[in-house]
Amino acid sequence: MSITMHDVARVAGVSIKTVSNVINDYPYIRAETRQRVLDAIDSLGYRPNLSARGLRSGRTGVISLIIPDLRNAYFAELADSVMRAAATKNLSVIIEQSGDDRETELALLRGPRMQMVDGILYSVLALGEDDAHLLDDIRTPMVLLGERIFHGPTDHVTMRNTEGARAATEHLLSLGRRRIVALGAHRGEVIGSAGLRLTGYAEALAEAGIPVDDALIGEVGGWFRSGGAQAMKLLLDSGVPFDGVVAFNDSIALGAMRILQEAGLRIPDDVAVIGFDDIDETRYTLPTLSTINPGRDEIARVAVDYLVERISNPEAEIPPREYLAGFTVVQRESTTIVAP
Amino acid sequence: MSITMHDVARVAGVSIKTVSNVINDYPYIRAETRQRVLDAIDSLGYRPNLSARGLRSGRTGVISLIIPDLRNAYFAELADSVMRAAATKNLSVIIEQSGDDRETELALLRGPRMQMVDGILYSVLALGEDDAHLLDDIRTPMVLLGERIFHGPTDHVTMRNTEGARAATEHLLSLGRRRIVALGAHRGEVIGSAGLRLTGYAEALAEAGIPVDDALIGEVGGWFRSGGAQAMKLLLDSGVPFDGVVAFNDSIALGAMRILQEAGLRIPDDVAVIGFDDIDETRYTLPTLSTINPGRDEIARVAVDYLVERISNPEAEIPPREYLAGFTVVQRESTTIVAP
DNA sequence: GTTCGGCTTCACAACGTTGTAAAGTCGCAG
DNA sequence: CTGCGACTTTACAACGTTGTGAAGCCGAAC
Repeated sequence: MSITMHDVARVAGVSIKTVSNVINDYPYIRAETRQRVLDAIDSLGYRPNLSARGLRSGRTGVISLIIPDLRNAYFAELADSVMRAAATKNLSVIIEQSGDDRETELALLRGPRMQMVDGILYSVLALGEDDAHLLDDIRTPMVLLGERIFHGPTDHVTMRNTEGARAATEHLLSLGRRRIVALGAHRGEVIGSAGLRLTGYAEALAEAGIPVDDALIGEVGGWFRSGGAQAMKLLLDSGVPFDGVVAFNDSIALGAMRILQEAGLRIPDDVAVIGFDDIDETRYTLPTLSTINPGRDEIARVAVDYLVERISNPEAEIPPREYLAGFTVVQRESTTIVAP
Repeated sequence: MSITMHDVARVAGVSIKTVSNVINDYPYIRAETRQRVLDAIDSLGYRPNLSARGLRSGRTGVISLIIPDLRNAYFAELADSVMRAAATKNLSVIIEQSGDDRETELALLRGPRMQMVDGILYSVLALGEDDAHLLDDIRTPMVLLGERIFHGPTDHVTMRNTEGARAATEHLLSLGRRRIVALGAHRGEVIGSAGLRLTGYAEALAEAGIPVDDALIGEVGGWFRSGGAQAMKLLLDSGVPFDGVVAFNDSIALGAMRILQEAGLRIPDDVAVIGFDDIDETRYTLPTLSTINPGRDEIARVAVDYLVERISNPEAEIPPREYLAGFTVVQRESTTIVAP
């Protein structure tokens, strides 16, 4: 039914191994033979069976990207970056959504699907330090994205969370803001993104000699618009005064901005707002949103590079690596005071 | 190195075929034997080699979703819906980005990757009617999403573009708006989404006895925020008066809203705006954006169902099917006049 | 007590590819 | 003209799974 190497070999008048050699760029082939094979491939429309190749060679050319949810703009853009980086290495990407759910993450990691991929890019969310041992028996090369929750034998690529949040906070301080809200905290969390960013926020305040006011720290469970909106509502209702907001991601910032504007507060005049992630839409909101660009392309590129390295040298006992991408403060209207 | 059926068979004291039978739920197995095999699988941590299974059975359990760009919220949400629908059928999804580029779309369709998937969900953008023959020799089951550009042997699942645009326009008309802008037209296009939506817009105006004014039709190349912003700028500069905007997708609408607000126009008081697609963020903008919900989940579900049907009955010559999902008008603040 | 049919298990041969190792060809140095 | 090495091609055996078909077992029907 389907066209195989045997067909090509027959048409070209060579053995199947020669066809295989041509396809795999084996150097010692007569130019004329190579051409005959290529012609046969063309005229028959032959395409290699990747299952067979995968079976024989142990490589499928597919990597898996595990993220919580594609509807979250940050992860959609991350997926985009990863796919572009993977494309340059001739890899396809299977995206799996964990929904930020512990059981789902575990099921994905241990499921048979992981058997079919050469490597895993795993954006950890729901698993914690205590679960590190669960990854021990996973033999597929893996690179963790986002916060290092495990200290396993895997590479780890992420952004400078603490420094980024610190820079964001310093940016607001430089505008003269002193009552700065942190939006997106997770009560009790220290080692995840929320914890690290909160640390950066506190560091910046400390350096400026401003005490951290618990009333200015807004919890947001899921980092979506709705969470930002809800937290901001609570804050406004509480009556606590503030003149700046550091949101731990852009979605939270946008949700909060919406509530601020509804309440008649001007951005940035009354409240300056800065987000995190530099997702595309921050360029088009009103006002446009200042944010921290976390170096997503760089993260994706390095992560794929690390993975490819481990995939192509399965023997080489490469020690776990850590890579921290650079970030930049992107100033837009939400923190730019226009002289009247 | 890796654990195979042979290992399981040895531990369980049965033949590999029996192990295979257990895994594939073959009914005639003694309960005690089945249990012994399951125990062996468990204790060894055996997971089937999907490449081998794919080679032997011709099925990989993976489908491919070809979309232009994941950074576009509509497609990210579509991908999410497709992945959820696929998960219920135990299928993994490889996402390929075509970048709305003809050559890339062709390369993807003909590339070796397509050899490895059981089916293709193809969101056509760059290929046109004239390219229909290019799909003739693609044997993999395929379902087209979005506008039917080909009249090939494939199924086709889409929304009611014309009716949706018509309903959106009628919605603005019902608010008493008479000078309604259409944003997102593609000059000369008739059969794509842009053409169909423009037709719906024109139909609604005709029914209301309003002539179509060319000056109110805004071209937008790529349907992104930037395009909507740019087109709206041109429109404002032209000085043409208008009191409503039907944008052909939400991104365009949001870009346009941003420019309208910058220009000091109130939404919806001065200009009512309605979009298309009901992407998540329309719920959190200021004002929230009225839009057409295109039934994305329904589209994804039906598309995957069609694909699965064709995958599981490769012989059955199922005639090409057409499915039009239902849509709803979602009224939000951008078209809701609040009594003063 | 023989036959039949349902249950249970298994040996064997694929699926399409690539790694191994070896056989052949050829030109050139010895 | 022999031997050597570089080039060129090939046969064969995997890789791990499932489809085919057949064998063995057992109780029920004749």
